Amino acid sequence: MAISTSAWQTPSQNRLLAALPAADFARLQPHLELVSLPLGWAVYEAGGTQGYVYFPINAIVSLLYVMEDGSSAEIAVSGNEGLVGISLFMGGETTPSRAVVQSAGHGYRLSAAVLKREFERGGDLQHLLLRYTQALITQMAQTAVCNRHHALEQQLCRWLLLSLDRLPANELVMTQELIANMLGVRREGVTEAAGNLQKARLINYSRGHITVLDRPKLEARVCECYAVVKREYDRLIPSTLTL
Amino acid sequence: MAISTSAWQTPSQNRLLAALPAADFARLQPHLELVSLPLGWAVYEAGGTQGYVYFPINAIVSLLYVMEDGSSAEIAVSGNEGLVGISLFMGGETTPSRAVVQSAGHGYRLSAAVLKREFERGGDLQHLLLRYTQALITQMAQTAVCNRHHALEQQLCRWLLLSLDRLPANELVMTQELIANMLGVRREGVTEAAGNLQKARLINYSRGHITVLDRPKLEARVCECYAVVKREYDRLIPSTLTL
DNA sequence: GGCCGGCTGTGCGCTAGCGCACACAGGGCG
DNA sequence: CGCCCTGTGTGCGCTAGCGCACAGCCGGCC
Repeated sequence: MAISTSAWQTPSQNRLLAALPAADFARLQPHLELVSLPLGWAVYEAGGTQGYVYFPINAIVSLLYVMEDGSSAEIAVSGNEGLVGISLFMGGETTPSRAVVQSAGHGYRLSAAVLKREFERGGDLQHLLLRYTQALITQMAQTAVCNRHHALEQQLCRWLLLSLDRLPANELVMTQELIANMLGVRREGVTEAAGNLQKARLINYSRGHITVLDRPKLEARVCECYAVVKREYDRLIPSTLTL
Repeated sequence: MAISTSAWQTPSQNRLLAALPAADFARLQPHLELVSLPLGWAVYEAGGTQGYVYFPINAIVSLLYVMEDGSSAEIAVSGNEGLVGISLFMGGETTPSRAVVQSAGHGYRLSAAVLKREFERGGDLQHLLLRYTQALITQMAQTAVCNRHHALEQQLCRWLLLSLDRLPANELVMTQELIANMLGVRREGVTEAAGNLQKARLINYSRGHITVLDRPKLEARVCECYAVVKREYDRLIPSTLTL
């Protein structure tokens, strides 16, 4: 719980960086810069070009699409298991979505030029980034399915679990208003669903601080989407995280 | 309208194959086999391995996720603008989704081994496939957004337009029941929405045959999701289709 | 020509989630 | 200490879409 407060931070706290063979990592290391990812910061804007990719280590970044009328919906979430900015190596340079820091923390950034150069070498780094991208695709696909078929409470469970998997603690700092924006639902809907979870003693909610009390029960209540996504990440990304 | 009935079929009717530089295409050509894609055929199953990728030329293939309770939802659609089987070069080999032929036709298939070999060369072919993948990602993202926020009728319009863009004619052979399965909604809901479009003389519907009468008006009624996706495909994939 | 089966239209009652309005509560700051 | 601002709880009426049941209807096939 208190491990990461001001402890040292190393690139290997990111699952992708940790999974790189030593030689690849060595080439990257001199270019990795530790940066702070403050709450609400837009890592990139829809349609904008990015100078860097970011490898979060204890922050959460949401990919979301903002509609013409201003309402939004989360497409996927990234954290210490991945990176933010896949369009740089996918070749599109930009995407119609937006990436916003949703839980503050730190990450390592890498300039687009270095990333592309390394990606073009092919080999392990390229393969790893592409497998990560495929896992991200699965997450987006399940988001679509979940949005279509599952009840708000189940979606909230999925969202909580996905977020927690990307954080060192079992606490989340996030208002219901923000969660509602992410899920693309009403704030009151989140209040109600969270209230149910609280009554059932699965979580504790207080003015922007969510603590998960009973993770197993939470996993029992979530829809299948969570497991599908998690399984895909575990299958595609080696989890040699140094704990 | 009658052009493609039994006219010759060439790989260049697929936008990806058409966009390949001559040298790359020449290496692929001896391995391309024209195959028929019959209605309802599962190009691949969820979690199954695939021996081939498919480049449709006049068929439509839906990527969908089938839930534990049997209901389903479409994640994305592929046709002559792309290929079916990205997980082969993305490195995951399989995906949790299923690909089903939704409008019969033909396509060229390429063995997984050849595809991977060519992909690993890097260069134009790799870049093209990755840009296609990024466009597909955008489509999935918009599907998620659309599922969350837009009314059934708008989603139907989006679905019709996306499908038509991938077919040579302005007619679609598809029952309302099937469309409902794709969209993950009730059949009666599709009946109602399609009825409205028919009353407004935008389409004509008759026992599994949909004809679009007024495409501009259809485009006026669709939600923004369609345009976002189309723009991304046009931006990322050169459209040097030989017509 | 008549039957039958697949496709489409219609009419319920039901529920989840929306939009709005407002009441309450905790906690930081003067 | 009391104020205000941000976050949370609650109570409406409203609508889209669901689940179910059943009624037409076209077209093919015996």
